[in-house]
Amino acid sequence: KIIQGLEPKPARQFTNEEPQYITPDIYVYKFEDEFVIMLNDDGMPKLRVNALYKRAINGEGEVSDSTKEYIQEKLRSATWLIRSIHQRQKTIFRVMESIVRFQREFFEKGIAYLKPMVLRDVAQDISMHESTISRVTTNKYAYTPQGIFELKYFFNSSISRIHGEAIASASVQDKIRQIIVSENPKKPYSDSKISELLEEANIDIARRTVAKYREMMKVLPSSKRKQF
DNA sequence: TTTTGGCACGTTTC
DNA sequence: GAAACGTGCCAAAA
Repeated sequence: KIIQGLEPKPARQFTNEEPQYITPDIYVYKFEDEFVIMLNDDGMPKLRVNALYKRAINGEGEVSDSTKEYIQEKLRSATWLIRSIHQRQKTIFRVMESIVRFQREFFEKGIAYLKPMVLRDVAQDISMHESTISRVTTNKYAYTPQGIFELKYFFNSSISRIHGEAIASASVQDKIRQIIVSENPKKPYSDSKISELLEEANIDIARRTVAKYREMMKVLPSSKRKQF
């Protein structure tokens, strides 16, 4: 019973950094007060069509008309494919552009300034379907001045309201983390105490939700954090 | 008793 | 239509 509670990898708690071996698909840099977006096309070979085929259809005999027609059609589908890929790149770019517009403060100041944002906000902003945004934002990572984040992360946020202004749930989680880090190890805060503290900071959140966040962040219950 | 976690319900988001 | 989320209720731990 005790053994189950032990940590099989003792160093785990020291490396809560995001793994850095993921290569971002998008880079966001700050350049002269503006954020610029660059798509990473590493491993994306330039696509073009072998000139031999183009020559084949433009006269110069040797090939039958039916063959020409066949090649012509394949050529059409090839250019269509290339166009689609460019279109896709453009979509990713526009989505990122929109995210930066909404979350500008986050990019400048950090997690505490993340705003609540849902797929619909971006979808409306660049007039595309939510499902498109959803597919574009999953499994894609952006390198930002604040670190590397999955695009999904900028949305995760939903309700959790202060009196007056809304706040992103990720920001709340960050605040909880800060509270716990700075607590007195001899008497850790209970979930309800944290809830009260947050209320004083103008964040209205149920005790049960604090518990859920804590769990999600892999933070042990207060009693288990107690030290002597 | 106090603190935490399971279940479920209504709403929001996907 | 399905999944995720915040939250209330109540029982399980401590």
